[in-house]
Amino acid sequence: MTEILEKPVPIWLDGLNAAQSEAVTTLDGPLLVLSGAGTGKTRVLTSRLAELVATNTAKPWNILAVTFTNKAAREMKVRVAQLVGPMAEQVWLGTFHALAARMLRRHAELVGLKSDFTILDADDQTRLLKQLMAADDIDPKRWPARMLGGVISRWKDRGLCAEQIDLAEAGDIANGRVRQLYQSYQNRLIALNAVDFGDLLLHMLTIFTKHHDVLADYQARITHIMVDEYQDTNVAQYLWLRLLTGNRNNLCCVGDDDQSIYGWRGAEVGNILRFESDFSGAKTVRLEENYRSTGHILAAASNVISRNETRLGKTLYTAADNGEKVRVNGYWDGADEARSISSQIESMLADQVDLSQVAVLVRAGFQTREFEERFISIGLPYRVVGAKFYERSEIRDAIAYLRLITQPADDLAFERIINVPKRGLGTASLQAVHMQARASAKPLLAAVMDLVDTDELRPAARQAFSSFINDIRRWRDQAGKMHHTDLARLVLDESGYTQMWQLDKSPDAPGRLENLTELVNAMQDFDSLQGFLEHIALVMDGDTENQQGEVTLMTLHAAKGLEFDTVFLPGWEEGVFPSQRTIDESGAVGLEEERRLAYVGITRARKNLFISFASSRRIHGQWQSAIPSRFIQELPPEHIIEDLAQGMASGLEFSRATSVRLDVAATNGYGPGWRRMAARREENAVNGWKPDNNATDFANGDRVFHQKFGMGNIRSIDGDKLEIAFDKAGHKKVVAGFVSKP
DNA sequence: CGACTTACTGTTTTT
DNA sequence: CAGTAAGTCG
Repeated sequence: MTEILEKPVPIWLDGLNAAQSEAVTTLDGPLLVLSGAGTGKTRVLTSRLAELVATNTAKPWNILAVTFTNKAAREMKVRVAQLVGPMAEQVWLGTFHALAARMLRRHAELVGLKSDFTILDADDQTRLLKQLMAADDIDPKRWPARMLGGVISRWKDRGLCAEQIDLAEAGDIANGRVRQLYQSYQNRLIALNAVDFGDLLLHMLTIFTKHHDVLADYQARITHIMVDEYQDTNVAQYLWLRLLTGNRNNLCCVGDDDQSIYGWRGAEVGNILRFESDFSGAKTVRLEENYRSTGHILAAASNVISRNETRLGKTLYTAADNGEKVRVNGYWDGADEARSISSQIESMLADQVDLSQVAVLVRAGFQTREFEERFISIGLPYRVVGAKFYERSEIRDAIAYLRLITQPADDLAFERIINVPKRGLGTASLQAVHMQARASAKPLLAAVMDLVDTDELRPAARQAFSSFINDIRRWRDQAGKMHHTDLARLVLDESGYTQMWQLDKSPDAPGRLENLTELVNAMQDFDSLQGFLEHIALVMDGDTENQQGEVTLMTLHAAKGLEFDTVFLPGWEEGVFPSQRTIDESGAVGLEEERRLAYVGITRARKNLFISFASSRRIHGQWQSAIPSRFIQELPPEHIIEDLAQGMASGLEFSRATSVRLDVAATNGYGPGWRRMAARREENAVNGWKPDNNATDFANGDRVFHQKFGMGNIRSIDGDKLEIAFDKAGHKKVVAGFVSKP
């Protein structure tokens, strides 16, 4: 404190702009910080936390700081520690789920759990539901377990328990039996002493509303709350925050409605849009000065996002130069696009550009493959973000062994590994175990222990089970005596799991063995097996460190919060991006979310931005032609260059192709001209408008014009592809949209 | 019981 | 196309 009096401006306030400074020094009452992309959000968040502590407005242990990702939590922890020292350790800082888990462990018995409950992930959840559906006779073909799991999770996101589900709302999902399924799923979880991600918050809501003393205790302890990425909060998280805030209302939420891209996962943009009316006397601070991107890039982003209706509205500006214009390239097909982008990156390498400052951002995970193949073939170093380490089957198997050792009642772990590696135990033997378990109301492992002393089982199965439980007993015994990394090695070895992969001839077997080694290494960072298991349940991010000299390849979703000097945004085609499925499912609302995704993508770039599309692309093995994304037309012309040199499709061809196609649509009764189209686009999207891509306007022998190849005669028509004999360029296969009748 | 074959079905996924 | 999931045969 004395240090602060001596120095007029403490380091965390130094160099803040007016808006940032206002956000940092407004310590009491509800505060909404609307922070556009690249406006120094993390800086504000950490500085404000430091300010709270330094001014003694709150003790570190009176502050709750919530993030969504472990990465954000970690970063904040480090930066706050730099500002205020070891006191940072005392702050309640973590993800929603980690903090809720911490609280729930303390009060688990209030909802019928034990404090050492297991946290299930989506995969466990699906497997559990499958079992319950089989018992309930719900057709898994008509109603996939994954989908029903999604339905239940969305309810949990909204803070709804099974009893609270409106039967009308459940509708005919699973023949009107979802609510019942939700209920039995919940019962099963309690019996397993397990929770899923949604439960972490939902159980806390139950506890807070039913046990006022518990809530009062937290309210007394926590005087100030800060929330990062508020636009991504769901209803349950909102309620949780509201209850904890109490009537103190010292709640500071930081977020950007324009970057809300998780609506499909239950996030409620409404939370941020409603903040001012939700919390009376709320103050709103807008951070609008962007420190990341050049003028052209920022202008492109602003223009695109301005088309959204539902937004609070911000105007980003920058003191930086305009920089390079945004490049928009058109390509023949996906391979062409990948080839061109790869060689552009390759040439950057020659200019000593650090490839870790280059990213290719795609709409969906499968789109990375085309680039990977190309990168491999030209030897360009890259890394794909998203292949989740802890979701790989070998890792999950290994963890299941450890889970079963620490949690004998973990039936899901038991089922996962009972016959992995093969122990000759099939459906018949397992059915007997299940029957015994149900009859005696014991976990599967305990049921096996009962059965091996009887003659219920075939001798072979009896033998296999018997040796399995002996292994488990022995390992559990060892668990207390040896370091958990040694235990893991021992278990993998003695179970025959390692050997199983060593004997496996498939090409990915060596990689899996490597992953297992990596898993054991990762365990060293934890002081107990328990701690490690908690970590993998909640901290699903593997090694995200950006190595020097590697191009980053990832989805737009995964890129949120990151920045790169150079960004490539390929695949900007109708149906791909914006995704047809989102539009079909969520109409205009979905389209706005897609547009926010475009905004997120554009604003990842610091200096160079390349947006591209291909006129035909193979999707699910089927060639499909596409028109450029509507988002391309939303880019301000004065800030972009339609690059003639890069692609086979020139800028002229691009506009020609677009207008040809839109005219085709117009003749189908969708209104003339693309400007009017733009006005109708949302509506059309909702109605499932699809561009007419067939070559129906053409016939064999037609005289046609192509921008690049000139005049020619159509030789044959294959769907949307035309084979044309050009006067000068010879025989070529082209896409119908790129030619016109003269 | 397990290896093999055939049919189906495809986003995004902070925890 | 490619990965999975269920179905069939030895």
